[in-house]
Amino acid sequence: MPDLTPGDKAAAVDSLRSAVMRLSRRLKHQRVDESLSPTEMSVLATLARCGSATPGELARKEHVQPPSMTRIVALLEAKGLVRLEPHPDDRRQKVVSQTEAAEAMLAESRRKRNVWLAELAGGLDEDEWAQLFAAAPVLEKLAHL
Amino acid sequence: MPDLTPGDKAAAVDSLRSAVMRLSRRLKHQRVDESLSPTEMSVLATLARCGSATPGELARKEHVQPPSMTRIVALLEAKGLVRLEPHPDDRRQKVVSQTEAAEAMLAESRRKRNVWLAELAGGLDEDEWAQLFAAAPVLEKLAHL
DNA sequence: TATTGTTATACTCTATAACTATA
DNA sequence: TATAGTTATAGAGTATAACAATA
Repeated sequence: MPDLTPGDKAAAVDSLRSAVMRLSRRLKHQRVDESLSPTEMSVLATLARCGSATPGELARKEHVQPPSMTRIVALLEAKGLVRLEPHPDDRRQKVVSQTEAAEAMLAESRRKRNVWLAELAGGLDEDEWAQLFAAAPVLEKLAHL
Repeated sequence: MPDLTPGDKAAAVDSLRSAVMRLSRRLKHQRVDESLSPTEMSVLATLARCGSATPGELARKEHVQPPSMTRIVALLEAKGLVRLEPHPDDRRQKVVSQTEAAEAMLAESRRKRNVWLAELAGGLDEDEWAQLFAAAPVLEKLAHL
């Protein structure tokens, strides 16, 4: 595999940008739980990975402003999916963690997602799946850079 | 490369979903032209590929509802980026096509995007770029399925 | 009667600015 | 004085419902 030229890279980013915007719009509709927005789902997934975090940390990780995260956390708390506790060392901060209900919901989401996955997989061959599989961590990294 | 298991595929989709949602949020902020929304850019890119299309066709391609496309096309027309003409065979329909200004704007966007690309590339190595390059067409296909 | 596109309206999500409490 | 989080408000983008014109 030769090195990619700047032109190749620009073309890849063009393609990526267009695909990401379209896919994100479709994901909004094909969400597995109608009562949860994509960002709410993403916050729960982050908490499942990290265990717990402060609202500020979550805002930085999800690339939203603090007031937006305040609202998202409040909605999740109202749905019984997260718990808020005082921070042990700093009384300004709070600690957000997922509830048992969130874990159960995520498990159910995963089951439902597999149904959508089966449909989607019908349109891709094994090579295409392999490429997607290989690129997923890179996309994750890109989203975090 | 052995065949991917259903579990591998589910994991890839989980990862993909999370990355796409985060990236789409960042792309909204790092847009190259402040006066154009991501969907407006996507419509122009579609017109650049397809030549011309009716509002209904554009709505289906972009996965938005017809009233939303009406608004988007009106905004693009007000900015002088698209032209609306009567449909030759059906007087209910209209034909949307890009103007010369849109072509110039897309060229300028591409130039600006390369700046952002250069920053982004700093965080990825050649292997990661190669994976992204290989996966971009698959993502495009996925977005269109 | 069905379809294309539009108008009017409301909703969801996010941002900015100003504020409170704590460090 | 700086930082974490909240409240209040506004804006962008999209959807649904009702409507007009044409097939």
